[in-house]
Amino acid sequence: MANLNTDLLTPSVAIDCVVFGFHENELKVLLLKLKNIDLWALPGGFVHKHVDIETEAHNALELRTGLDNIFLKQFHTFGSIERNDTDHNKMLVDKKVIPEEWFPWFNQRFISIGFYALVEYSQVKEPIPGPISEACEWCSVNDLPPLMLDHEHILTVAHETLKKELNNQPIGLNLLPKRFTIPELQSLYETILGKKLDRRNFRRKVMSFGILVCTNERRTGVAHKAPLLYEFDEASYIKANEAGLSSGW
Amino acid sequence: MANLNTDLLTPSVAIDCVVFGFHENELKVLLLKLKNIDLWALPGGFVHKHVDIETEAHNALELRTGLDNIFLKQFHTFGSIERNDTDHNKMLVDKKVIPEEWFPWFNQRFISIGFYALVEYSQVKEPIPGPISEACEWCSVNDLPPLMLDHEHILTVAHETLKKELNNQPIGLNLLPKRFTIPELQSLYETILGKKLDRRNFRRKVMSFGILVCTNERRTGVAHKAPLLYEFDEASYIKANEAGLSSGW
DNA sequence: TTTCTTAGTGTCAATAAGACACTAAGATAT
DNA sequence: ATATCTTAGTGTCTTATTGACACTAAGAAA
Repeated sequence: MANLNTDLLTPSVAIDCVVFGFHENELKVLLLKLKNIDLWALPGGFVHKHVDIETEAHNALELRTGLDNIFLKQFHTFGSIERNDTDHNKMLVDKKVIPEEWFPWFNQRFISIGFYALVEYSQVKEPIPGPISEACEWCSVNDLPPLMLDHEHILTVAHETLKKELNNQPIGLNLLPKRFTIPELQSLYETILGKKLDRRNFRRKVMSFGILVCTNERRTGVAHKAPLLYEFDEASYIKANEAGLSSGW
Repeated sequence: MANLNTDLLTPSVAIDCVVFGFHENELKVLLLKLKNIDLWALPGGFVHKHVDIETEAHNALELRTGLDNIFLKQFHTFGSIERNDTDHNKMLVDKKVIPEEWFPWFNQRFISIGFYALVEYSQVKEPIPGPISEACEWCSVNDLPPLMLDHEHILTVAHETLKKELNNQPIGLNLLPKRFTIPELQSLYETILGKKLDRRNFRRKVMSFGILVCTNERRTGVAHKAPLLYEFDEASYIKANEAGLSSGW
C-alpha cells in the first residue's frame, strides 16, 4: 500500500483489530507505532469492495503477524461522528505520517468495525510494520503508549468483551502453546480478568469442562516442582465453545 | 425521503433494526412490506454524515413507531459481499419499489450495522410505512413473510443474541407494560427462549433478582384466579442490567 | 354448587461454588 | 548431603443454586 487505490475500497468503512497475546504473565496487544510521531495505532485497514469484512480483517492481521489462521471475532462497530477529526488528519499530513494526497480519503467520516484476535505470542516471530508505521510491537495492556483517535476506547471495549466471553466459553486454545500447564492456564485467566483465582477451585472448574487432556509429561528445566503438561482436546473444546458454558435458562 | 440526497449520506453504510414486541404470547417483529412486490424488509436506513450510528438507528425507529425513547442495542455488523446483489436491485427498480435514479446508490456495496430494539407492543399505535414500503406491520417471529436479501439472517442473529442476553441481564422493562403479572413475564421468557419453564422455579429465580415490586393489586376481569400485578423497580433493574446476572469467574 | 383452569406456595435432593490445609517434588543455598 | 524455599497437586466441608415435584386458593363457566 505504498499507493492507495481508493477506487477499490469501500468508502467510509474501516476495520480495527485488537490482537491479544499472552507473555510473561502479561496480556499484550499488538500495536503499530506511527512514523515521525509518538502515537500508536491498532492494526487494521480498509475494506476492498469485493472482500468480506471478516476476510479483510484476516488479511490485515496476516500482513502484521505472518499468521494465516488467527482466531478472530467481531465485537463492536464504532460509529461516533467524533471519530472524524480533521485536525488529527491534518496533523498526520504535517508530520508526514501519510502523504498529502491521502488526506481526502483519511478525512472521510469512517465507521470502524472492531475485531479482536487471540494469537499465540511466540508464533509471531517479528511483527511487521505497515506503510504508515515504523514499528509493530507487543504492548502490555496495563501500560499502553498514547493511541490515536479512539483506539484506546476500542481496546478497552475489546478487553471487556474478552472478560465476558470467559463466562460463556473456554479460552486458551488460541493464546497458549500446544502444551501448557494448569498454573499457566490459570495465570492466563487471572491476567485477562485482572484478579486472582483460587488454585484448587480453578483446577476443579476447568477440569469439569472436559476439554483438557493430560500428557503425563512434565515441564522440565523449571524451578520447583515440575508441573504436568496438558493439551486441549480440540473436538471437545470446539463443542464447549459452541454450546457455551453457562446454562442460565 | 421522497428524494434521496446522497451527498448527505455516509456511503456504503446502512443500518437494520430488528424491533421486537410481545403480544398474545408471541414474539413479534416490526417489518415493512415493500411496494408492488411480496417482499418484506427490516426497518433501517442510511447514515447521515454528521450523525452517530446509534442516533441514526433511533431516528429510523422513531419514524416507524412514533416512539422516541426506544431500547436499542447494536448486536452485529453484516459485511458479506453477497449482500451486494445487483439483480436484486434491478428488480427493485423494475417493480418500481425504488425510482431508477436511486439505483446507483442502492447498488453500492453496503455493510449493515444490526441493532435490535425492545418495545412495548401496545405503545406502537400505528406503525408507519416508509418511502419504499406500503405497510408496516408486526409479524410473528415464527411465521415470517419472505424477506429481502439477508434480512431473515439478520433477524435470526438478533433473536439468538436476545436469547443469550437473557442469561446476562433481566429483560422485560422495555417489552411489557408498566404493570404485569409473573405469569406474563414467564410467558415472555418462554416465548423468547422457545421453551417451557417451571412456574415455581421461574418465580423463585426472577424474585431473587430483586427487581420486582408487588403492587398488591390484582388483574381483574380475567378468567380464573386473579394474578397479582408487579412493576419493575427501575433503579434495581438498571443496576442488575449493568452488573450482569451470572457471576462466572 | 360443581367443575375447570390458572395462581400461588414449600420441600427435598442433586449439583455447583467457595473456603481452606496438607503433602510432594524440584531448585538452591549452606 | 541436607535443609530450605517455592510451587504443584489433592480433598473435604459448608453454603448457595438448581431442578423436580404436589398441593391449596380463587375466579369463571357450566
